[in-house]
Amino acid sequence: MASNLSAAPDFHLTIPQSDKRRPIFFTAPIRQNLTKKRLTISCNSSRSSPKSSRNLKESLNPKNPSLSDQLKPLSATTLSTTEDNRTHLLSKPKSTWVNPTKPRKSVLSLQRQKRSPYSLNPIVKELRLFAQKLNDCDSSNETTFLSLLEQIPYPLTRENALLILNSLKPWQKAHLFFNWIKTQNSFPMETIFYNVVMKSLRFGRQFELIDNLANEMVSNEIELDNITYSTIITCAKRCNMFDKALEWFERMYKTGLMPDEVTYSAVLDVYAKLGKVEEVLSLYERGVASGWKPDPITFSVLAKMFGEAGDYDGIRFVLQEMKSLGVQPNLVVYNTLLEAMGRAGKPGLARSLFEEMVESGVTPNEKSLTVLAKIYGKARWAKDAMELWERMRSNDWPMDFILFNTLLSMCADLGMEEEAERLFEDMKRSEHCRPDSWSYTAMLNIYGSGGNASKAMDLFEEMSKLGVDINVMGCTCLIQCLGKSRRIDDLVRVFNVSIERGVNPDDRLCGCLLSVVSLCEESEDANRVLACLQQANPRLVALVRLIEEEKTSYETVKEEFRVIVGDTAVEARRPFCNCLIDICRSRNLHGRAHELLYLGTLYGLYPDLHHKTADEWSLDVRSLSVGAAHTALEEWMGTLTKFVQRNEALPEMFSAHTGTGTHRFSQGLANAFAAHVEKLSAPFRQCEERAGCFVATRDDLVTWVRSRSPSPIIA
DNA sequence: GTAGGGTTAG
Repeated sequence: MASNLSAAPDFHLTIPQSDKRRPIFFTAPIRQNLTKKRLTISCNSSRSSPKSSRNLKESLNPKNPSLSDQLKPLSATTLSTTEDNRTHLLSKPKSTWVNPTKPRKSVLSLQRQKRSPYSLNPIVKELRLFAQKLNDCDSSNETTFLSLLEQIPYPLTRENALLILNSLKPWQKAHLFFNWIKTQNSFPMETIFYNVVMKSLRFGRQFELIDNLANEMVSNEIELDNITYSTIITCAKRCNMFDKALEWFERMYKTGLMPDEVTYSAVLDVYAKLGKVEEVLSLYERGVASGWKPDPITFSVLAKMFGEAGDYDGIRFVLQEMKSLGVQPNLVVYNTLLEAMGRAGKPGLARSLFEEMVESGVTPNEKSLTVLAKIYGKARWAKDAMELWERMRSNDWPMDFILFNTLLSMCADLGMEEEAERLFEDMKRSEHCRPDSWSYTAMLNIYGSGGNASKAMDLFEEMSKLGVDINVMGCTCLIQCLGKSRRIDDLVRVFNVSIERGVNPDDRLCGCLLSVVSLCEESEDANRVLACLQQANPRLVALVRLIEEEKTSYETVKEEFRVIVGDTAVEARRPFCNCLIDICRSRNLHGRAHELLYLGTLYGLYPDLHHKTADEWSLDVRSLSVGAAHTALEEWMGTLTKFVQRNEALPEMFSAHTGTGTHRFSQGLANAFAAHVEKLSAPFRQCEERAGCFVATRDDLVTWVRSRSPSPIIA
């Protein structure tokens, strides 16, 4: 074992023994694991594929272990207790102690690959014109293109060919031209030609062609350099072929070529996109330990990764690292961090970071403002949203289509109707940002949630006139609004027209129709809405008919309910159940309503309804409809009554959470709850300290139960 | 888009 160890190649990814900067990686068990793994890899390395065995370099370096194999022990052992280690890594102060007798092994080249100098070409202008002519020709006709090539006005030198190759788009033309140069045999094909055409192919996401070209380079012994590898890797990444990206990175290591910082950060992004946070951190650490000073692009990759994970500690780590390494965030890093803060649920910190960005002299662009508008809308920070809006106007910050639409959505979230109307008019007047179906959807959302059915219908007519397609969300908003205003004629028409125009009703739209059914007082209206629903979800209509029929057994309802819930999108399951309960209550089928609440609980639709501690039992009805909340309260009171009657131990305090109904869509629950409690004379009072919360003491509740309950109570 | 890496919408 010992002799094997010493014989093992001193590969550049070997963990530096002296580095104390991130102690978690350098404990003895990890090192042993790494070493064991390396031996395994050395034994298996003769198992090379037929293709790679043709590659001299690769087969001559069988002892180079692969990168991911070296990472495996880290993720499989130390990193399996990830939480502890992560905390450790993200919070441990750095030590700069370095053992001078054991120099660090490098995992990347600190020198970025130099580009070969481009010789100045005196006929650039004419060649560009020629390339333009090629770009303009009918791209579907290969023969035309190839015959045009014969008219090249200058000799096909290396420089001339490169210039044209660089100017050709789309990728099909660059690829044709590349293949044509090869047939001309005017000069040897160098790496740069492959690199240029690969970049073009990457725009077309043609990974297979790139993969083939790369293998062709290997076969023809044309050197693959860092530019080649980074292009291959990023193309695979953009095609979501992450395994291929890592495969090529490993092939690079096996040939003994060191990645430079561009390739290295591209691979960091591959691991980041795979959600392999530990591997990214491990690579990052090793890079830094090799003396690499990561640039803003690397930090953007890290920030994006932590943002995706909603990992606030990770975001702090990125900020800390940049500070301690003296890297000033640029616009992209700020934008990525802003979005990450939003995802981590930190709107306040996003706001501070935005101020810091502006103060540091970085002018926000469309993306920064889009991200921030989204955050303020989601957080319902109307005041900040308004201020942002004013600043955008007064500073003349840039606007684009996405920003317009995001601002409209933000207005919809915050009920900012007038501002939305101004924006919408701005869009209509603009040249490049005319309202599209997304913009109309936001406006339908605003008018719909504000109960302005007439304006919403006007928009719908306008869309028909202008030929803007209505989408399923716009249709849902409009139908919800028309239902609340009981404009059933319009509702039916909107539904039918939308279906004709290709809207594919989803479960949310069905839920919306079902909620309208629960609102209909006239059975004729309900039947017309059900006829719409019949087109979209006949089985749901059948369930409504079943539950309305008193003689339907509980078992039958249960089975049908189970099947429907299983077939429904997760986000629409609870709304379905809420509406069904509401329908029962509006038809005085209270027993059925209780059955449905029970079934909803059984199938996990109300996971947080009850909460118990030693001191307090609470009922959280915030995600319930009014009818479902009534039912849940009745159920709870029934249970508590039994407890009181049996003299069982009860906590000091009881609370019911309705929420404050600040959101325009969810008004009324607190009011309805208060009215219901009053009707029952139940001792629940609105809690002053906790908004949207009703509380009752044990003593009051017991007194109340006893006063209502004639059944024998054991004192 | 002028040989390679990172950011924007229910």
